[in-house]
Amino acid sequence: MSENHQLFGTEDLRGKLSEHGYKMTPQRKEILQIFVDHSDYHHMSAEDVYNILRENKSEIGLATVYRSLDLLCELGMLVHVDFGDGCARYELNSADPKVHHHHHLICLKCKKVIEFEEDLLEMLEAYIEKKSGFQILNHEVKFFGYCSDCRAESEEEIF
Amino acid sequence: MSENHQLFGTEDLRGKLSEHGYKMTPQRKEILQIFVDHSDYHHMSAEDVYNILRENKSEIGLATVYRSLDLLCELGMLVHVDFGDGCARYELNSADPKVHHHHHLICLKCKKVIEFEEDLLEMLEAYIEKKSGFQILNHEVKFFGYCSDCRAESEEEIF
DNA sequence: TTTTCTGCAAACGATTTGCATACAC
DNA sequence: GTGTATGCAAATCGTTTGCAGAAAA
Repeated sequence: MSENHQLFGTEDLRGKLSEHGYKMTPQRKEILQIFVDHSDYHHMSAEDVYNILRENKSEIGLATVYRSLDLLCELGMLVHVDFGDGCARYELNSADPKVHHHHHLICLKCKKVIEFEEDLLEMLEAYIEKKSGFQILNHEVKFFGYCSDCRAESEEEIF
Repeated sequence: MSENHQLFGTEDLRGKLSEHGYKMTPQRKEILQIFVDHSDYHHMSAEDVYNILRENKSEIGLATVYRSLDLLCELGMLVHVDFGDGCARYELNSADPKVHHHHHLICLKCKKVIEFEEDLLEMLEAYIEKKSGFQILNHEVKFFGYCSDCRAESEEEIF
C-alpha cells in the first residue's frame, strides 16, 4: 500500500453522507470500518460482512448490511465486483489507479480469486500464464459506462 | 457472418451429445435451434428462451430450459455470458476467434449491450471511446481457467 | 429394458421490500 | 419534531432439485 494513495477511511464518511443528503449512523460507520480492518481480505460479500458483524457481537441486520453496501458504493467508498459466484462482492475503493485496475484470476476449479496488479490492459494472456502459472481457458472484458445515445440524451437534459 | 467459420448447427448436436454420453431429445434440439434462428439477437436468458418456446406453442418446461442451456454450454455449443443484470445469458459459440473474443459495451443507463468485435486485447479505452462514442466509466477484465495449484493437482491425478 | 430425460412443484439462496419503531439532525 | 434509518419478517426473483412418469438407446 503506497503512502500517497490513501484508501477511504471512516473519517470521510460523515462528509460524504451529508453531501448526498444521507445521515451518519453507527451501522454505516461500522460496516465501512469492517472493510478498512479487513483491507487485506478483499472482495467481501454481504454475508461475509454480516458474519464478521456477528463475531463482533454487533446486532446489525442483514437488510441493513445490503442497504449500506449499496449506499457506500453510491458514495464511491466501495466498489462492486462480480466473480460470477452467485453473490455480489465489494472492495474498498482506492484512489490508486494501480489498485483500481487490478485483474482477477478466477479459478474454475477451486473458485480461488487471485489478484493480479498490472495496469496494462494490453498485456497478453501468454504473459499472464507464464507469470502466474494460471491456465487461461476463457476471458471476459467488460466496459461499463454510457453509450453515445445516452450521452446525447444527458446533454439534452443539461442544455 | 463469414463463410469459412460456421456456427454450430443442430446437425452437430446428436454427435456431441452421444460423445459425452447424453441422449438426443426434441427439447434439446429445439432449444439449440432457437439460438440458431435468433443468431442476430445475441445473449438470451433462460427466460427469453422460454418465452420464445411458448410463442412457438412448445410445451417445454422452464427447468428443462435451464438444464439444456447448462448442457449446451458443457458441449461447447453455447457460451455463458454475464452482464451483471441478475440473470445468466447465453450465446451461440463460434469457431471464429474474432467473434469469440468480442467485447461487450454495457450501458449503465439503458442496459443496452453493444457488441464490439475487436480481437486485440491491447486496444486502449480511448480508442474504444473514440470509435463507438461509448463513455467508459469502469472496466472489468476476468480470466477464467485453472490456477497453478489446481493444474498441479490435475497432473497428479493423471500420472 | 435400462438409463436418462422431462415436467411439475417445491425448495433454494441472494437480495429486496413493507412496515412499525428508533434514531439523527 | 420531522424525516430518514433500522430490524424484522415476508416477498421476490432467478435458478435448482426431488420425484414420478415418459422417452431414448
